[in-house]
Amino acid sequence: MSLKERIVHESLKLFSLKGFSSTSLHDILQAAGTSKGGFYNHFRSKEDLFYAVLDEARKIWRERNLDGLDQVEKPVDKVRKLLENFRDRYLKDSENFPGGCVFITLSVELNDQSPHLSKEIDKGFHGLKNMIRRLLDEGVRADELKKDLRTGDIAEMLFAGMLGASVIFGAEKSWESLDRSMNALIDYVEDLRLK
Amino acid sequence: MSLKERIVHESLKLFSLKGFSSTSLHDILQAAGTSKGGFYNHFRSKEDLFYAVLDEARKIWRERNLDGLDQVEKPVDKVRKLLENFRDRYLKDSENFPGGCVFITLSVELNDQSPHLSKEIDKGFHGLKNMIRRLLDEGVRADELKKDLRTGDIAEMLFAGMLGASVIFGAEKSWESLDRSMNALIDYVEDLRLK
DNA sequence: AGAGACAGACCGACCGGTCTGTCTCTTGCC
DNA sequence: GGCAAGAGACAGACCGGTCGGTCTGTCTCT
Repeated sequence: MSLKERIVHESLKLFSLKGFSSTSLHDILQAAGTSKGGFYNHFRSKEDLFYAVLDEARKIWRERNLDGLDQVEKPVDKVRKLLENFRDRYLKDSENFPGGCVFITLSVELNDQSPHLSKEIDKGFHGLKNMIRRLLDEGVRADELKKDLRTGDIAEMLFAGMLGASVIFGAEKSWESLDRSMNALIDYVEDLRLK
Repeated sequence: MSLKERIVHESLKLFSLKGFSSTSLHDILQAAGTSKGGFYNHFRSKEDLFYAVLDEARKIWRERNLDGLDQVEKPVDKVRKLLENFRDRYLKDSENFPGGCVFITLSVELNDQSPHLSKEIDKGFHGLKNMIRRLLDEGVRADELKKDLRTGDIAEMLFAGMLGASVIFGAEKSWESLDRSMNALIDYVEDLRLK
């Protein structure tokens, strides 16, 4: 792994633990085993690193959460699979996200502090929310789900549940609450099916 | 309002916006219209202020969220009222929490950074979670809710939904997503009733 | 010999915290 | 009532440490 990749990798872990502004260059240099010279040879600034880390985090997010989704046919099964991936393959990845979902850490920290940075993160939030809603709508159209569902509200709630589970997981670092709330969420989706 | 109260009040707002460590003494002094001397005359340290702000935040939390709960009889109605209070009376209080729920901001920021501070916050999380579960259990015993519910999982999910809605609200500063997800959560609780 | 990769001294800005000085308001003595 | 003495409230200069960022020097590889 090149120095640049090592810096991004270690920064991702540190950001998920402490956030962006509370992670000092010194922390990063120490974790990556390099110095100012090594860092600024690859990045123009700390903010430049932010975008590189964000790209890497998005890549990992997709790898973990979208895995196997295209092998599932029914839209509703896709939603279920997404929730399961989120629970089993994403949040429990303590190699890349020892502090829990890095997007939440960064969003909460930066929202009122560096709006231009946090907007980048919130984009992804909207993307996921819309994806869930689209799948639900497809499920309704395909007669898999009850007809009169307010899919927008439900997508919003599922997304909120995922975020909340992440926050709790970050706080407790235990899988129990995570499994419980995600399972209840999955049960909820199952109950939406047309029986 | 005394200077001490003013400092706590302004700090609460700033903490909800930027968190603890990213809010500098300078920010606080400027918002409260005072100086170092004025501050350290009332507080031993910034951490001392943290606890004072936390106490105040808890007081406001109870005022907003528990209001009217004792005037409702049925346990399930209490859960519903709690969710409504959280949506209408708590999160929309932009006077005290312009950046959204301060507990979340602080918990996310401090969890891996100042564990001794974040533990104080997580206590409240557990309290709320247990309260919801207790109400659900009472609802089951009183034949208001279906018999075979996994109340622990459901409480966990409701709590996660509340947290997630707060995170989204903090990010978007719009009532739409908040109302949608909280309404879906309330509908969910209604569907648990024994019909 | 030249270029890219990296180490580390150095810079100004800002951090939380201390300390001294000033101003005001209460208290006790005549 | 008049007034000195003391105490609490606050302002702001100042301190050591840390921040992100720059710059120079060195070492290696072409």
